[in-house]
Amino acid sequence: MKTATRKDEIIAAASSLFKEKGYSAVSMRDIAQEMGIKAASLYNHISGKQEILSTLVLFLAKEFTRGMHSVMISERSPLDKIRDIIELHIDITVNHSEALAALNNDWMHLEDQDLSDFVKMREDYEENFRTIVKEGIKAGDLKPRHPEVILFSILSTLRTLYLWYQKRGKLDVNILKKDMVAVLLKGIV
Amino acid sequence: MKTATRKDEIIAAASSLFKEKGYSAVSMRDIAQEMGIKAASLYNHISGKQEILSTLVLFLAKEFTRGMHSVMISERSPLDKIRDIIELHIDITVNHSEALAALNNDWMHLEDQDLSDFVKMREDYEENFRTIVKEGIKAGDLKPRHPEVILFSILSTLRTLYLWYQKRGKLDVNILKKDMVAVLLKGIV
DNA sequence: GTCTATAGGATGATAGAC
DNA sequence: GTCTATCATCCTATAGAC
Repeated sequence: MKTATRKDEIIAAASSLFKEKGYSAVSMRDIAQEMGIKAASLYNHISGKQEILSTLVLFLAKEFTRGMHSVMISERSPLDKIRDIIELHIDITVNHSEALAALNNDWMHLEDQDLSDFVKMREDYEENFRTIVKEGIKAGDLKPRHPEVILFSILSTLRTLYLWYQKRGKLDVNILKKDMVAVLLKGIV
Repeated sequence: MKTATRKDEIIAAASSLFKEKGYSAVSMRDIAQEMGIKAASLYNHISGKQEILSTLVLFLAKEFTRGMHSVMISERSPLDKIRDIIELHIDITVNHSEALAALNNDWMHLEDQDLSDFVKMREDYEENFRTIVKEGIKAGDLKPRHPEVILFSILSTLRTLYLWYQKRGKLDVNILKKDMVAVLLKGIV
């Protein structure tokens, strides 16, 4: 069990505030106050506000990239790959629900290399997902609908799951996975 | 044909910038620059930054409230009501795609009465939708899945449609409606 | 209706004492 | 590792000239 460093605590406090108000509306003083210290003290552990954001966002982006890579190299059917991606999102949401707001809403405030690294990872992720959807349609696993509509409707649901997960109070993860997979794949009618 | 007032132009310019960077990261100077004037000149037409946000967000919230009211008082089946709601979101997205970012991401920066008015409208909207879903399940129109999962998966897709609508370059609205309804209701498998 | 000038306060970050 | 003090800059908003 690794002990949380002071830097980890700062990032946790910041994540929570970013989720509430967004990166730009949260000041270093806000983050410090949340931890019971003064803003100047934060700079002993991090180089600045930007480092908090990039640590947070790039960590999660790499988690998704890593997960997608595992799915892509597996020998499973397109349909099973989609099931795996849904479960990947649910797992990350359950483990990092506070930090996902910044990933979704504040990535554009990254700078320079961090910004381009993030955009690349995000584009690659979507492209991999798109490929799986197209393979699924070609194989006859999926209905022959516009791939973009399928991709978007699944991904937008998964990306905003963090907003809803906490509000509904910690459903059992396995039940959530089962219901979510069913609704997204088989519809509601 | 009503001519756009200077206030309308300010709100349009601000919407576009809010979509790009979020309310808090956009300054009055940014909005003025977008219009080719100085920040101080904005105050001849609006009382402040807050008024821009509240005009924008409350206008859209009322559009959704009005649309939901029409659906609720109709005599249509629960399933047809859900179809109507999907079309309502698509219509508003097509007509106000720039402004929807603020509705989704910046409403928490509203103040006092505007904030509580907004939260009330949003809660009522979700509650009406939830009622329709439950009626649909009871009537046997919808599969007997957890209503919250159904509600969330449809609503999260519809709420983020604005992010995707412009990127994919103006699909024909009627095709979009048909495909979206099919994917959300009947699934992809 | 737009401008310049500026008030009054918040912000990110640094220096140096303890 | 945290503090106080402070700097330079940016912010929203106002006053008053044109």
